[in-house]
Amino acid sequence: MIKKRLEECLDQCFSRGVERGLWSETARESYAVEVPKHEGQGDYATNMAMVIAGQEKKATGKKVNPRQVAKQLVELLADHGELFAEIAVAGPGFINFFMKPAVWQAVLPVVCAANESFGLAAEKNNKRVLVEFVSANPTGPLSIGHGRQAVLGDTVSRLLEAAGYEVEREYYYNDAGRQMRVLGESTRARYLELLDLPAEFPEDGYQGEYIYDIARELIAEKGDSLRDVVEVTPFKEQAERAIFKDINATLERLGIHFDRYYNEHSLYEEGHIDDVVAGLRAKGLVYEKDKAVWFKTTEFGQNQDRVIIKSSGEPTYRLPDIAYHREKFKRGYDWMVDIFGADHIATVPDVLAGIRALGYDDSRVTVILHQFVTLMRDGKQVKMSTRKANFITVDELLDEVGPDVMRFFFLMRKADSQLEFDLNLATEQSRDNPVFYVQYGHARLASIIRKADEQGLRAGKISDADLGLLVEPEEENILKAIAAYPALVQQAAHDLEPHRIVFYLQELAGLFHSYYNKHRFISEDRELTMARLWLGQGLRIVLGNGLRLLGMTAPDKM
RNA sequence: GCGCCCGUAGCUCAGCUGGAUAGAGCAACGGACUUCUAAUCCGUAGGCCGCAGGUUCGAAUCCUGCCGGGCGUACCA
Repeated sequence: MIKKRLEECLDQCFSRGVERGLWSETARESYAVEVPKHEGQGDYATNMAMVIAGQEKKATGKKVNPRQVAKQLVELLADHGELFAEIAVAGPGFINFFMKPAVWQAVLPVVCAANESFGLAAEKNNKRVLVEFVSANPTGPLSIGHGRQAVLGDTVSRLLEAAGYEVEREYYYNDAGRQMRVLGESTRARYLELLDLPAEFPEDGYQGEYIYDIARELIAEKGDSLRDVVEVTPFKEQAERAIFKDINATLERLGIHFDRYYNEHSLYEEGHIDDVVAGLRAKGLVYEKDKAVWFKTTEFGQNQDRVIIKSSGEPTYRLPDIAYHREKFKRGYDWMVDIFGADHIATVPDVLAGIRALGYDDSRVTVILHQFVTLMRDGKQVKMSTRKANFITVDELLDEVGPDVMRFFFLMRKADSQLEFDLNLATEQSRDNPVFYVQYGHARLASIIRKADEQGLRAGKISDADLGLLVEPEEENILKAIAAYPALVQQAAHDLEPHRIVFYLQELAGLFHSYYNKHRFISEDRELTMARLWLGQGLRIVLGNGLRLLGMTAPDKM
């Protein structure tokens, strides 16, 4: 919030320089304001002078001294004395800004007044965004990889909501294809097996224990009445119902809810599949070869064309995916975010090409591809396979670590990175676990505030407290960190990067724990106590808001 | 072979649209509980940012090539 004010200042300054003919308009927007890494370089720094000097050199061919430009800028800034304690030109031409302590202290009343809405966008931006994630076909329980995706998708959604978007969460699935047929056959085989009837288990069938559970339910409901049924449908449907129920129960445990489940089937029923093919055909982008229908993806920069309808007459996955995305466009979203596992990378260019071919703007689609999760136990990698069912499910993991730990662990890495999930660390609930570090900070603060309430402190309003007493370096650092929170949320939302919130919370908790061990909140000094209690309140609010933003709990006691 | 992602401290990873002297946690070592929760804190040590070039005032960050790991490269999804 302070940074924004500084940026506005600098923008004005820039304009005034243009008016006076000191430099030209071209350098606007391309300079940066950032927090320097090292102490002594101020609270903020800008490379503005160097950027201007570079631009001027390019435009006029004459050498311009960045430090000279910096000095001119500083002169133009002179009348903002209420913000700055000191402004210095340093190094090759950086301008370092040292803010007055009162600037930082002033964030506290804002935080306390906003409370749980601190960090949320002040107003809705009237933009609708669709987030598609999980989208696992109902062939078995959610695996760890799905878990990462579920948590990532839900948290991205929460971030976007915090940034003022209207968000819809959607789950796309297919209960028609080959996979589901094999699932039905697997169920039938188990059903017959349990009835002591001859059964042939499909070669590539689903071997998980859960298939037996489904078969048992079927026997409980229908006895052996299905023993001679040739159709696989009743088995498939039973399995689908049971598995979806299971998946939803798992998602529920993680606090994840979808606004819509979109069945691929409806794309066929409503004619969208045929329609897409016709649309592509009309543009001359499909052709027949070897009895299959091909989409000219080479026209969109790919190295080979792709089959969209097999010689058997069945579409490949690409076609419904394209049709589905076209339906999303028709629904009129401003932004569509897809979250896929890295194994789906091949579909992305095809879908985007299809969308562009049909005349839509594919830049409104952002695909987050997350890398795989490697599960580590006792320092060794656990190999997993869905079909053979030797994988750890999200449910099993939740039994061991609970939703808070799981969410945090899945968000600790950026999506691009492979994520190493250390089962020992996550399940031990040891003190090394960073989840507790942050939550403990919140609980500790809540405890202090309880204590203060018991002693009848904290009666007054924040406007009665003398926040000017918060002058310790640790206090100033905490205030700065708090002030940075709203911009961080907006940036993390914009970049779809929840891991930044995770890192921020660890850092903020660290600042607090460190401060706690050095200074006392409650002391003989009544005025100082009041000021520090408000600081504690501000900290508690931000830690709590951050945790909840990640879908976690912020405990008052631990 | 081709495409995408990754390569940063012993391990797991941050590093915002290029910025000043590269960071955190864990592990290692040494300290701190008559004090608001020790699930905490303080200190020490640890680095040719995979390698080689290039772009420029300035590169972990951008470009090219190579090396190593992952995922794709289906008329599977």
